[in-house]
Parts: sequence; C-alpha cells; structure tokens
Amino acid sequence: MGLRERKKQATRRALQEAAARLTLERGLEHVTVEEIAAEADVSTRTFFNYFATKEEALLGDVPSAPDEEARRIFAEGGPTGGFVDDLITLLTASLISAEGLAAHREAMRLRKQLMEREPQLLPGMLARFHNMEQELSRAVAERTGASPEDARPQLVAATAMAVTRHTVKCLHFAEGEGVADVRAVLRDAFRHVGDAYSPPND
Amino acid sequence: MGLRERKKQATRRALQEAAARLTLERGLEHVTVEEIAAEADVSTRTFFNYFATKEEALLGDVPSAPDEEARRIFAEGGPTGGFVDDLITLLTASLISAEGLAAHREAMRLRKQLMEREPQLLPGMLARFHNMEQELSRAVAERTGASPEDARPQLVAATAMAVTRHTVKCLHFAEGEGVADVRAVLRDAFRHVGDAYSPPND
DNA sequence: AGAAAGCTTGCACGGCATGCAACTATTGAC
DNA sequence: GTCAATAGTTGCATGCCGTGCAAGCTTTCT
Repeated sequence: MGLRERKKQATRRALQEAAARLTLERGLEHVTVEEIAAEADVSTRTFFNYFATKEEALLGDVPSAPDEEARRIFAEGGPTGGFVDDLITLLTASLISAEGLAAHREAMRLRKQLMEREPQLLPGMLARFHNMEQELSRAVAERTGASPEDARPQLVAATAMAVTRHTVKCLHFAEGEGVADVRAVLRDAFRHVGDAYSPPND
Repeated sequence: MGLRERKKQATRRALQEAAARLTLERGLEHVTVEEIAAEADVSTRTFFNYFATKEEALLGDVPSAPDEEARRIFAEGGPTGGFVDDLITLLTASLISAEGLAAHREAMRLRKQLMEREPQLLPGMLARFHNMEQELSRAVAERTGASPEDARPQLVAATAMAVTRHTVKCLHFAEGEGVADVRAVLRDAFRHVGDAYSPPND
C-alpha cells in the first residue's frame, strides 16, 4: 500500500475520531465541521472530500454487503442445505463475523454511546441496516428461486435483520463474556421468532 | 373546531402538498423551502413553524403510536388470548386500519412515489417505523410480563414491524382489489415467517 | 370593546454543503 | 534525479437550511 493511500486512511480515521470525541464531549449541535477538521489538521473543505455530511463521519465504516463468496454459496443452496443454518453462516461470515466483533468491539461501544447521546444519528444507522436487508433479500430470492415480484424474500430478510440487530444488542450486554457463540445467540433468536409466530400459541 | 385551528390545518396541508408536488416535478434538490412556502402563500419563516426540516413536510402525518385503547387491551392479554390474533388486532386497530388505508390511499401512493424518486427520504421513513416498533415492543413486554432488560419483546416487535411493512407493500401491489382482508395478509405473512424459522427445513 | 393568547412575518445570523480554480504532494517513466 | 501525469488539499464564493428574536396581526375570550 502506497504512501498516498496510507495518508488518506489516517486522515479518515483522524476525522472520525475527532468527530466522535468532540460529539461525546459537547453534543453534536455544539460541534462544527470546522472544529472537527481543525482537530484532524485538515481544512474544512477536506472534511467534505471524505464525508458528505457531518453525521456520516460518526457512523463508522461497517460493511453493508455480505462477503461475496459467502453470498454466492448461500445463493446456491449451500453450505449445508438447511435454511436457518446457512442463513446464520451467511450472517456471521460478514455482517457480524466473530473476528469483526472482536476487532471492532471498541468501535461498536463508541457507536452505541453515540446513538444514545445523539438520536439524530439513528435514521442514518437504520438506513444502513436497510441496505443490508436489501442485499440479504436478493440473496434469499436467488436461493429460493422466487420471482422478482414475490415480496416474501423481502419479508424473510427483514426478519433476519431484526434477529441480527437483536443479536448485536445481546452481545453488547454480554460484553465481558465470550463472543464465540454468536451462532448460538442467532439460533436462539430465530427459534424464538419461529416459536412466537408459527403455531397458534401465546 | 375554531377558525384558528382550521386555518392551521389548511396551511399545513397546503405546505405538504406544495412540497410533494414540486418535489415530484423537479426533484428535491431543485426545490427550496422558499418556493414551497411561496406556493402555500406563507413566509419562509412560517414553513419552519410547521416543519423542522424540508424532508419532514414530505413524510406526511402517519400515526406512530397505536390507538391507546387497543394497546391497553392487547397489553392485558386480550381480546382473544391468542398472541398472533391479538397482535393482528392491535396492528389493524391503528397503524394499518382498514379505514385508514382506504382513506389515505392517495396519500400512500404519493409517499411511495416520493420514496422512489428521493431515496434521501428513506432514513426518515425508517425512523418512523422504528418508533412504531418501540411502541409495539413496550406493549409486547407488558403483555408477556417480560423484565425491562429482556430483549425478546424487542425482537418480536421488530419482526412484527417487518411483517407490517411487508403487508403495506403487498397492499400497494393489490391496489385495485379489495383491502378488506388486511388481516388475512398479515396472518399469511406471520405464518410464512413462522414456517421459515421454526422447524429445521428449507 | 378591549385585553389576552396565539400565529405570522421580517431580519439577522451561523452553519452546512458544493463548485471551481489554484496549489501541493505522490507516483511512475525515463 | 528529473519531469510529467495524476491525485489530493485548500481557499473562496455561493446558496440554502434552520433558529432566535421582536414587532405586528388575528382570533378568542370576557
């Protein structure tokens, strides 16, 4: 990786960190782009070369699409053939991979803090989840061979994203403990949804 | 209702309609608040007395909380005792009531058009759904007696909202036909989710 | 009729976000 | 190492968004 690229990444991170720190200190309303840029030692104009809006700098760099390889395998009906199992594999392969969770734990904690402090950021976050949902929906449609106008893959994907969000939340709670059992949490969540809505019960 | 109140509502509607019309004509980027206000015969400043942002004027006035009475009944375990049935009752009582759908069909068509034309509006829309989800989650928690730190009601509510969104989308497709069977669509959707996630199948 | 309450409006102001053109730094070829 | 090509940074000008405030107008209530 060349010098140019390294510098760019450094600037990007500096801007993100400055934005997060200042926002947690004073609240987003009382932080200007000018200040963030100054903190990262670049001009205001440069800030907007990296982020389209002030909020964008705070949302971090989460993958909004699953790993291409994992996606292909899922779409083709693999790896096991069991729908829920394979869905879990797809989800853990990218969106909430065990490594990803371990590596970005600090970043996630930060984002959670930001969300609580600044609800204005929520819509943007939700929009990202929505993008993931769309990707997921396409993968499900491919796997099941549903026609494009069939809205059910969308429904399945939306539910899966709900489960994913729930899982992330649970992992936040269980912060001290091991994160190795993402699969187990996901599985429990899917089961719970299935139980709630499948048979006529209460 | 006094004259004052009537005038306010008229102004509000005029602003919303002007905003929607101009946006569909030219695209949101090429419409200024000044123009919207002028179209509704009020000052720019007055626009901001009604809406906090330009986008807000385009999102319409959807109920973000269920009817209080229906909510209470659901929370207390009624009306039938069957979870899915009662959930459907709660949803149709307010968020997607048959009357509401019939009455605001035109408004919904408009909003759908706007969403497709201007994706920037999506985050705001999603945030509204999220609010409904929170309300729903509280109702579910109350009904099931779950403790506040239990995240499962959240999960159930998120899934229910996914189903609701799906249902609204389906109703959009089936625009020409009767809307009387909202319950049936909801029931099918819940069943489909249950089938997808409950037993180990594909 | 007249006071009280509520809305509208103009004005001033600061911040966001973009286009453009000049400048500076990295890269790659020779 | 030199030099041209390429990519990134910066300042400037600009337009729009959104808010606080104070003055004026309209509805409401008595």
